[in-house]
Amino acid sequence: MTSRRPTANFSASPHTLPAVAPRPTLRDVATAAGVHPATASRALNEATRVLVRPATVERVREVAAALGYQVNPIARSLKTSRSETVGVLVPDLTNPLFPPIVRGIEDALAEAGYTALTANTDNDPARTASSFAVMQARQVDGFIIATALLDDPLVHEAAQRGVPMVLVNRQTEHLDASVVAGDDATGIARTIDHLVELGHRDIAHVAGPLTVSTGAVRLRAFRSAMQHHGLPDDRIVVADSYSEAAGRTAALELLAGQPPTAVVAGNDLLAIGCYDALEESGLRCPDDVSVVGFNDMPLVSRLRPPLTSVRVPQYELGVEAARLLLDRLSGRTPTARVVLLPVSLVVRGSTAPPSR
Amino acid sequence: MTSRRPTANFSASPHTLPAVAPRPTLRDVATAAGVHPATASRALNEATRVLVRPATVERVREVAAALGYQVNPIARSLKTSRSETVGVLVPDLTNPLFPPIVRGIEDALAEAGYTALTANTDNDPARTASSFAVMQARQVDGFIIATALLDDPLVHEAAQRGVPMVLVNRQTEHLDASVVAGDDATGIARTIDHLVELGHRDIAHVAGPLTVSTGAVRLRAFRSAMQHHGLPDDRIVVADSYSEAAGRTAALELLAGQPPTAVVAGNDLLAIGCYDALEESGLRCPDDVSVVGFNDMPLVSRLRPPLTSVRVPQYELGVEAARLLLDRLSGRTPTARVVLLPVSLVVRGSTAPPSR
DNA sequence: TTGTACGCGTTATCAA
DNA sequence: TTGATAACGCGTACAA
Repeated sequence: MTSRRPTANFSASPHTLPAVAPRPTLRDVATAAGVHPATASRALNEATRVLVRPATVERVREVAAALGYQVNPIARSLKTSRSETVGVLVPDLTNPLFPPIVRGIEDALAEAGYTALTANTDNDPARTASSFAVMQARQVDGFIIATALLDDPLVHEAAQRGVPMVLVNRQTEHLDASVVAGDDATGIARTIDHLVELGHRDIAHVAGPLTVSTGAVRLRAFRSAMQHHGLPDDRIVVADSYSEAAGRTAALELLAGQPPTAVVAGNDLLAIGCYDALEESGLRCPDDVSVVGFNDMPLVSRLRPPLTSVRVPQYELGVEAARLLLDRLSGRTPTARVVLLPVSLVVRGSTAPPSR
Repeated sequence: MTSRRPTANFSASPHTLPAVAPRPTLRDVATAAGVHPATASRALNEATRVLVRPATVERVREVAAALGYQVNPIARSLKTSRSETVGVLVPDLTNPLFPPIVRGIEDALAEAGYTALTANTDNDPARTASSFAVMQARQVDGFIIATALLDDPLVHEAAQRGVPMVLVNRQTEHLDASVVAGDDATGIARTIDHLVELGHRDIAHVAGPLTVSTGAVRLRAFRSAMQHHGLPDDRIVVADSYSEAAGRTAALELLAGQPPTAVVAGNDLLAIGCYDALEESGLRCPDDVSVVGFNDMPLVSRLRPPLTSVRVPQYELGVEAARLLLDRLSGRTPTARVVLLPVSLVVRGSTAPPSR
């Protein structure tokens, strides 16, 4: 492994496994085309092609194709200090919210010849920082970050340093990076509209953790939507985490007193926790209490009752984030901006007119 | 962007954004430590450290730490023609089966300093081939492939060429690459045991597509388990795809005649399709027909009835696949092998004694 | 135990 | 329009 392959490849013993065919290099192409490597490089490169005589370009390209030449991105990166690679930081790929986003990112990046490096941070600052460092060492051209807590120092610091970066699904308070997210506020507003239309007036909110931007944004949106309808906006319990257990705990607290006729949950898992709490309290959904989730994750349409939820265009979120970053990397649109994608309320069996 | 930063960094105008701090290079470390770059390289490299006087090692490491030096993986790759990078090919990250696997892979790789490059193939040979090529161009050291159709020419060809490769969750017929999978056959056997124990004798199988190895393996296992119990093994319908719709169609076909008392589905989505078909046929689960799924995907415990399913240790599958590949890359265990991880039957409400 | 010298494959710059 | 040359940052035979 330390010595290079012998020049005479065919001299290998017949018992030796066939050596991996050595990839032709730019030199090989140049030699075969009878030009200097620099010329071959220019001929093969989109941007510098204009500098080369068309006939030469043609010849070089033909030879390259014939030899099956592909540029070595490693060597190119060393020279250009760009890698056509993007770091993607996600809390946990296992959380159903993220796979569609990541898929959108990867599809959009691939279309532009870029590759994603993804890492799971578990929302742990140490892991985040270390992944970030590793990716920077690998010369990623930029980052797409879905993990920003409400005030992530890492994000600030990097953004300040001018590291190209796009935030997905979560926001920071200081706007120093572009952000792509679902229009949560409108989603909550439509939810409240729907419930009010059904006749609900006593509506509660099981909020997600406020350290996460979605938790804070949705809570604020709940308050403002309720006020808009002239309804009390103070039936609120904040869950510890986005989990079924936390949702159950929060909902039980809510149901200890006079139960509301409808509960707006911070996300689908919290909504499922509400289902549990209702069942334990001997209440039925939607007969006694309506429940609405957020994110419309897979299989929630299969629950009993099927969960009414706000659908977020996750795949498109990813695509848009990648596009924004690619724009930034290509030098266009250097200023940060916020893109909110429209969400939609999917009405199913968990919401009905109040019985009281 | 084409010109390099001036040597005198501080000469930049005050209005210029602070330049990204230039990463210190091995030279910088060597100079600061008063040694030759080669010595610094040896001191910093695990394998060559023994060649350097301990005191020197110490000094170099301290200086490196002080300067915040990190090796440039690009330059290293160019030299070593390894990239500490692994290509991961997955059909669709959006399919709940795969995120845990990918997460396992990434965690295990990260522990060894490796990074994953993932791509979605949608089981499209063209996309697969192109992703494969792109990754090879990026000098990945090996592949973890979760997409192998039963007889994927790409896999064969690459394996023959000696490309390090591990297959996850699916198998090929010719064993020229290592394979990590759940022990599906035992899972099916335990399922049949469970149903027989409940008193079922008329058990049918809604098989997944036979072009995919899991479909074929589980079907074979079904047959053999039924034979083992001396029961008829010919109540079988093959679904077109692993989807709810295909499951429904297949199950309807099954229910057209005398319905079985239990259905073993090729995976959870097919099982959900069976739920649909039963409901349409006016049959109840588990009262009239028991149903068992496979994979135990998220939220199936929340269905009505909660689905009995075979749990596959997906995360561990990923971890094991990564370990196998890393072993291979480090030169150990060059021979291909098959690792089957134990699965477990999770009994829930969709199985009960037969009423007939 | 350390230094010397070179090359991995590419592209930027300068000269012709 | 093309060629010559150097350099990106590192690892490693070889020499000392």
